[in-house]
Formats: sequence, C-alpha cells, structure tokens
Amino acid sequence: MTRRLRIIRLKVMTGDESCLCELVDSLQEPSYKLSRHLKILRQAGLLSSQKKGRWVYHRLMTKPAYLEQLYATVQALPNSNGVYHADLKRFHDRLCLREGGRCQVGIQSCSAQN
Amino acid sequence: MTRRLRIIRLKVMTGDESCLCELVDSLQEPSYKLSRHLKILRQAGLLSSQKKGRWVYHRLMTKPAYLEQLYATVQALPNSNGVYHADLKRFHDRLCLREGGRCQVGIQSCSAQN
DNA sequence: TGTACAGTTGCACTATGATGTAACTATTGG
DNA sequence: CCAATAGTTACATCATAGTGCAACTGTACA
Repeated sequence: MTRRLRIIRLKVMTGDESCLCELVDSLQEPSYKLSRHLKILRQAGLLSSQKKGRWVYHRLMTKPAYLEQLYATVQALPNSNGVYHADLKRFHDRLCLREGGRCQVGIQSCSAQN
Repeated sequence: MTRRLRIIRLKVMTGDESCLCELVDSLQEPSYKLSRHLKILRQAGLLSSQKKGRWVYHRLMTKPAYLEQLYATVQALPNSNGVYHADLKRFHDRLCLREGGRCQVGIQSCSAQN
C-alpha cells in the first residue's frame, strides 16, 4: 500500500508519464514489485499504460472528478519521513537520462535490480 | 477498511458527534467491530473521543489542513452500491431518538446485536 | 537469427489485517 | 449494593495483501 502511495505521489508531483525502469530507479524497489502495483493501480482506474517500443509509459488518469480530488489529497499528505522527497529527487535525476523526452536506458541503480 | 471508510463518510456528511450505539444502528455492524475501527481511527488522528456518562461521543478531528482535504475527497468518492446513502438514512432515523441532543438509548437494531 | 533487456506473471510463502468469542471495566438506576 | 447496559479488549483464528523466485513474452539491435 505504501508503495502504491509513493507511486501516486510521485506522479501527482511530476505529472508526466514515466516507464517502469524510471520508477524502479526512483523508488528503489525491484521491478516485479512495482510492475504488480502498477497493474493494480491501472485496474483501479488511476493509471493508463501505453507501450512504446520496449518501454511502457504510465500516466495518471484524470477523467472522473473525484480522482482529481484524490490527487489533491495525496499532494496534501504530510511527508513524515522524507521518503516522497527522496523519491522525487531520484526521479528528477533519472529524467536527465532521457533523450528527446523518451527513455533510452533501463534500470540504473545496482541496489534494486531485477 | 471499508467499514472505516463508511464511518468517516457518515461523519463527514453529518459532522456532528455520535456515540457507538448510534453507529451500530446506522452501519448495522456489531459494536465490537466498530469499537475497534474507531480506536484505529482515533490512533490515526482522524477522530477524537469523549466520554459523557455511559456514552462515548466520537467526532472528526479538523486540525491538520490535510485532514480537511481528505474529508473533501471522502465526500467526493462515488457511492457505488448505495451503502453510504443507506447508512446516512439509518443515522438520521437514529438521531430522532435523542433527547436534548444527547443519546438516551442503546443499540436498537436486533440484527447487529452485541 | 540470436542475444540482451524491459516488462509481466504463476506459484508458494509470509506478513498483515479483519473477525468472533468471551471476558472485562465503567456507569446508571433501582 | 446489585443488576443492566455502553463500551473495550485479549486471544485465537481466518482472510487478504505483499513478497521472492523464476519462468515467461515481446521488442530492439548487432
């Protein structure tokens, strides 16, 4: 659950679409975990996923009004232990590896491989 | 989790304080269940509870700003199966049993006793 | 065509949360 | 003081959610 919240928080703050490997480097969690959480979020109607080449880009759904309300709440949640901030920093660093707004490389962090 | 949401939704919509027996009649759930969920909500900082005689009155906390944001989201959530509406109706009926704004009787519904 | 790699998923397992029972405290009213 | 009742909680049990491993699909590039 916490991981799902970290994903949503990150995407609420950044807005842009991102692929799994970028999220792995940002949240420092193994890909199989995040992949499953992303699937659950997609089934819940919070995310839409689009495959482009070998990468799958995920972005927040904005259609039902209560989702926007939900995102505003996620944004307002207290960042108790600084995790969200750390996620965001790693995500921004990771975005620098893009070329032409597209992901070009896979998982970079050696810690949370797989 | 769903029960916790029903409690919060009910209190968000009505605002006023209420005691356990009134919630039992409204949600049609046994008292030991709701008592435990109320405790968890209290520990999470969402509720404050105050004992007055033999009844304990529970009300929503409003202090941190993100809580107000959270309540707005709960209010905006879709009422998929009509549960929230049914809870609300039973709650209003139950409030008619008060005298001078105070609860005077215990659990009324024979279904969800205990 | 074959290899590397992004991403997914079935399976077994573990951790966490919800539940039912029943015993408990505290308060009211006779 | 005692019975009745509002509410709480320890304990065992069951249900659900999260995890790790490993095998799998699909795409790109040499």
